Amino acid sequence: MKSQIATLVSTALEQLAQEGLLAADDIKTPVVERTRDSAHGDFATNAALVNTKAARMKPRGLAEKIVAALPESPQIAKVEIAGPGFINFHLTADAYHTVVPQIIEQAHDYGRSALGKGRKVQVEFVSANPTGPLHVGHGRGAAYGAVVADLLQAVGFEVHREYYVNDAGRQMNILAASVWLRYLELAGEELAFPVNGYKGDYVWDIAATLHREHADDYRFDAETVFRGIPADKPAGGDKEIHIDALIERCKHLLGDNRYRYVFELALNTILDDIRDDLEKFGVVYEEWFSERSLMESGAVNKAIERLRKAGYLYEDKGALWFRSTDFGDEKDRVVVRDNGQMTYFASDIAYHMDKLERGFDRVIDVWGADHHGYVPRVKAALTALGDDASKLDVLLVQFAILYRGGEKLAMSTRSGEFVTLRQLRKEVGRDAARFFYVMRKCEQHLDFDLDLAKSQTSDNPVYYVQYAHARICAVLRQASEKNMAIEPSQGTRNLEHLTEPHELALLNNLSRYPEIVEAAALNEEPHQLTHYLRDLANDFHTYYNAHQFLVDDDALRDARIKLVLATREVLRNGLNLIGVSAPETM
RNA sequence: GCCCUCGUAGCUCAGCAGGAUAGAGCAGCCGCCUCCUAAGCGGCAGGUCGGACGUUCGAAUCGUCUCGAGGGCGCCA
Repeated sequence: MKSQIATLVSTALEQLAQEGLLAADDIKTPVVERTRDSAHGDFATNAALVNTKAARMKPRGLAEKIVAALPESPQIAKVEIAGPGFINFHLTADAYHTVVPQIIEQAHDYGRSALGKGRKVQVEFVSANPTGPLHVGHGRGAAYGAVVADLLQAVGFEVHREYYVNDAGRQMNILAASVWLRYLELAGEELAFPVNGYKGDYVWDIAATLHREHADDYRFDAETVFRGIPADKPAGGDKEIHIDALIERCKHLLGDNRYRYVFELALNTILDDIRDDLEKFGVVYEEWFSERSLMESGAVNKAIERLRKAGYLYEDKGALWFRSTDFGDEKDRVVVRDNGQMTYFASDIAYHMDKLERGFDRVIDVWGADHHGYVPRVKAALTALGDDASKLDVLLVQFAILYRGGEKLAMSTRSGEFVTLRQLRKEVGRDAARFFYVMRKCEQHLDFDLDLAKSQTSDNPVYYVQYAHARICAVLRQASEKNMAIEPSQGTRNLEHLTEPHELALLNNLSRYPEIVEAAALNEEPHQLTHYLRDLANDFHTYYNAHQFLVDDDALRDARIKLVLATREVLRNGLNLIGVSAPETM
């Protein structure tokens, strides 16, 4: 409807240009938008305001000319000029009604479109290090990324969801060493666990598995393990040096095969846990992409070679640097450390190069906001490689702060005292968690009120929207109990009976849905959808309270049932897009 | 110090490719169940859109400055 009106307006402008009233090359594209106030009709355009200069006329005068030049349309009942020169369009009742059969016919496809023309988009999100369970911060990235991906898919992009598994870095070695040390403790050794080691309970669990399956096969006495190792922080040493030495000792004592085994056991256990966690959260991926595979395939070396050939690498203090300042970064960055190890950044360059080589038209990374300083260097690397960095879009997600009883929940990753995503799901449920996580735009800090998320009242937006859906289902059940036909008539038949203001408001809102999905997808803003759903649910609840649906008048009842069926469809589609269930009873 | 994000009603937030009297939900006050789920609905009250200057027919929206909150500035990931 919106685009139809836009076409009418631009036709009128073109005609005025032909008549010489407007300077053709000066015409500005007007905005056609929904009016905020129904007194202003259904749609409005600022065509006259925007083109006063091109016409050298006052806005209202130009508006009159535009209105006179508008082609006829059966959908439009009235056109008015208002305010400083807005042109307001009032739709016919019939134009309102057509949305109902459209929704019923398109069913779960209503709101979907082919806007993306099948272009390939990759969405990479969560990608948390597999060194422990996901916490509530990851949860927001998971919910947000999943909805953005689903939205893009809904508007016709071919979406590839991907989790980048950091299975190659130093952190993984620290994890493996941590598991082994816990194993030694389980086997009866007494030792001082390193400050920098992973201390969560899950480390004990993995160690227990190792101990159960291999008894003392991996055991060495504590003295052998710690002999000659530089002191840890509590003993006045450096915790980094201490843990690195322990890793080397661990590799040395266990040998390649056994070390590899511990490493893999830890990695796989945690990865399985993460995968299971996300799946239960309704988040699934097309691909889990291994960082190690980039190392093993030589992709990282290839990327470094390309940068070297392009002349953007230099050596300094024994390390290899990338001259990212050539591309606007604040300082140059190390890609190979003086100890010969690749930095995380090196594999990230290779990874992003690989993404573009795979032929995605667009690549979206969802990162925690604390990584924002990282964006310029990755873009710099892509530009240096001769790739189009504008294909990469990094969406930064702020932290979620949990509140319980009005109090902020203290969380520190250091001590291992963080609320996991699993705990959150268990406490508030998947639906509430998914909804709350995407209620705010991503760059906004999120205050997550656990009590509200659990409350079964209208204060809770999740229940509010779901309840609207359940209520409709209840109405339909009532209808069949009363032996009323819930198989509605075809097309727009009987819909002329929908004349109440509440009905028109609901119809109008239903017709907005495709525009909302489109805007939410293109702007990567799921919150637009949650706001819309709340609004739609409100229209429905208001209507429900004001009018009886299952009336004796057959034609009116038929019309209302159709309207309510259409509403249910849109509620269901919208909830589905944000990964929230649409219950039939509550 | 430099960079990024955010300052809108008591609280949590929409609105921001400039547009018609700034919106919602909580919380507060007042009403509504002989009627399809009151997990609901209606009404009232509540704002110098952090501040200043500028751009223009018009600024919460754009620009500069300023104040305040958070985050980032490793041969960590």
